Amino acid sequence: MKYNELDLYYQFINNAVQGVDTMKNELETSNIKEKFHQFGYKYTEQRRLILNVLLENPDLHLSSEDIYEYFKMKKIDISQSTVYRTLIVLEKMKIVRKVNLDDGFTRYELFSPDEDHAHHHLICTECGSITDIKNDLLEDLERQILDDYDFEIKDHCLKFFGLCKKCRNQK
Amino acid sequence: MKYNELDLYYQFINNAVQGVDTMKNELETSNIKEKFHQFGYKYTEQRRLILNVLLENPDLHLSSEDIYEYFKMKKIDISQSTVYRTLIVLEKMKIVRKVNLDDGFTRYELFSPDEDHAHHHLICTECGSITDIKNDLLEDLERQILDDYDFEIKDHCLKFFGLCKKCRNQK
DNA sequence: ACCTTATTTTTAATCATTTCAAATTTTTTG
DNA sequence: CAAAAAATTTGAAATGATTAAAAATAAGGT
Repeated sequence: MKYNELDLYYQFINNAVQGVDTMKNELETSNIKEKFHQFGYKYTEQRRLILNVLLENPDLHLSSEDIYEYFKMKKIDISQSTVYRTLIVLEKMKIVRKVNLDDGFTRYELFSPDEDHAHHHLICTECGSITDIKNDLLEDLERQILDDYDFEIKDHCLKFFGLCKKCRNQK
Repeated sequence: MKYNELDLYYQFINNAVQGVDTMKNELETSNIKEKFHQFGYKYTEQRRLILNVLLENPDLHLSSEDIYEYFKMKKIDISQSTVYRTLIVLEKMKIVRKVNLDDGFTRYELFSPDEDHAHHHLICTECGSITDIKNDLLEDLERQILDDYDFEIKDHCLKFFGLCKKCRNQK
């Protein structure tokens, strides 16, 4: 297993140290259990652990592999396929959303209920840092596309590649 | 080998029938050969054939697999690895550009020298059709990101998912 | 507690892509 | 033009992320 050049993994380790023991975020444990049941899923210990890592690291864009490696480091036994399948379950429950950061991994981020569309990402090609952009700013463009192409937009995906503040200053 | 649900392959077959015998586009044969040499590459028959398929189908977003299957159908012997490696060569020569249409394949499109940034794509989630959007319309947003985040944008990737004209009318 | 059903685990399979060694072709050079 | 050097192609095997399958285990309802 190789980590990508983005060093996301180490960023992750440093941030997620207490990732499995607390439960913050607007979702509370009882609600979560109920939410699983609403979708016809069981709220298992593995799913709780995986969801917690995600909730504890809202700024990271973790891959299945990242999460699996984290548990391995923590000596918590969860199989790879469970992580994969749980992420799919969480996606169906609209708790997480897939993000493609063009690094060969399927990554996930928490789904913010206040955004109807996916938010954008700034990807630094130098250090690999990822920054979320919350404001949409695409309404005009989307209206124009409906007018010009008769295309009804349901969702979008916008990534910017370039140099982040830090890397610009180091030049 | 399975084709994706987008049916790009059949679209491709229907469009590319004379894909290997003619040479149009602004690049002429002699120029192309020279361009390969400028980059230190040899202009082989296989590379000529592959490039021609791309030039003949400027509106398709072909994968390595698509091109390989096309040759197979045409009884032209070119190995899969040659197609893969040639596409990488063509990318380095800035003749094609990678496009990720989120269907699990690495696809390529002709690089238009008149566009400094990648153009956008409309992806119909119903029929899988892909439409290129040539106008950029992102300048304002990019200026704002430079101001707000101190992020220097080099390139971008914008995809819209939704319903195309045809599929909208069929509802 | 028991029974049904979903979930986890482990292992093996898949699928796109890459790599490798050997064979072939292209370009260079004598 | 022929031979050597270098790049390319080939076909097969390897890789790496992801998925599937069967057996073992755990949840939730009665």
